[in-house]
Amino acid sequence: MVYTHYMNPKPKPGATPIPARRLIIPPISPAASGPLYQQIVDGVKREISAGRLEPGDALPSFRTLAEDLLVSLITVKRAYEELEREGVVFSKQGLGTFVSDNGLARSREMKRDHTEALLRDALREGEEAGLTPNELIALMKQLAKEKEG
Amino acid sequence: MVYTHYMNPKPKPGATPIPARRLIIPPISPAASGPLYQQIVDGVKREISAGRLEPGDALPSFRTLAEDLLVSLITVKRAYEELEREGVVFSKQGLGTFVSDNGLARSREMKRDHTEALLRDALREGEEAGLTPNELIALMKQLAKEKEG
DNA sequence: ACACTGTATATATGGTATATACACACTATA
DNA sequence: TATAGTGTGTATATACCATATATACAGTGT
Repeated sequence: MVYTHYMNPKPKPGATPIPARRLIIPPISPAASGPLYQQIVDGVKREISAGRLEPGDALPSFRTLAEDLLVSLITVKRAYEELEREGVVFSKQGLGTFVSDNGLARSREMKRDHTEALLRDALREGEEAGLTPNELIALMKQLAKEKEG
Repeated sequence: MVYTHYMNPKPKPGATPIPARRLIIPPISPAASGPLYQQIVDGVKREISAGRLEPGDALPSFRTLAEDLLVSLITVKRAYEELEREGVVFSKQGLGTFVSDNGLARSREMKRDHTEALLRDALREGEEAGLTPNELIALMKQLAKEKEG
């Protein structure tokens, strides 16, 4: 696990310094499947979906996250650009990058769509492997149980 | 759909010419997800899993398949190499490429493993989307039903 | 010799990741 | 109220690797 932190963008004047929250982004690795920037995109979406990053919150700066994840600044930029295209975050030069108002909804919608796509793929692939839909559902229940325990 | 054909490698002498069987390989497209050679790999595995290609059968030649799919000979070669690494087929220079004895078993095993991996991904992604395992199973049943009808 | 098979080398293109230099926004302070 | 400083995001040029290709080469059977 790699832990990164970020500060709120505009601390109220006079208020005690806002303690750095922790943004958990899972193991970023060139060995893992998918490009580095995509792993960052997915990680940020997960933090938002889980509610650990709320609309209006600042994401870590390009440089901070790049240092923490041991990747280049450009790679973080690319990830944030992708998130911006998807309407999950927005960037302001000189200020930072922030979660959009509808960032939570978008993240969850996209994850739900992705889930459905994965299930469709599994149905097709399972059928080609000679498994019936019922066998597939049974397999899924088993995997779910394993995950719980 | 793109249809390709192949001839049996060694027609019995004097026998009537063996009618070309049809090897159905699904739409190979640069637009589809995944590299062209991977789409060919998956297509061949599906033909084998479905029993339309049996152990000992000859696959289409590099050039034949390349022409039919409108890709280069090298791309077909790469796909066949991948299949050979996986033990699904084997190639003999000057002769052709053939389905291995255990090609059917291997294809199905790999597809089954892939199916399981997809289900695991769906479970994780669904959880992050805020879906419970039960909701996921219900979604899966629904998708299966849609696929039937 | 011929017509088929697979093989090998060199090349082009695009995606991914990088280093370096640039531009904007806030803030402390002279 | 200027202005230097330190943080932010931005843009350009470069390196590397995966993917796909054209062309020429080598083996097999008739």
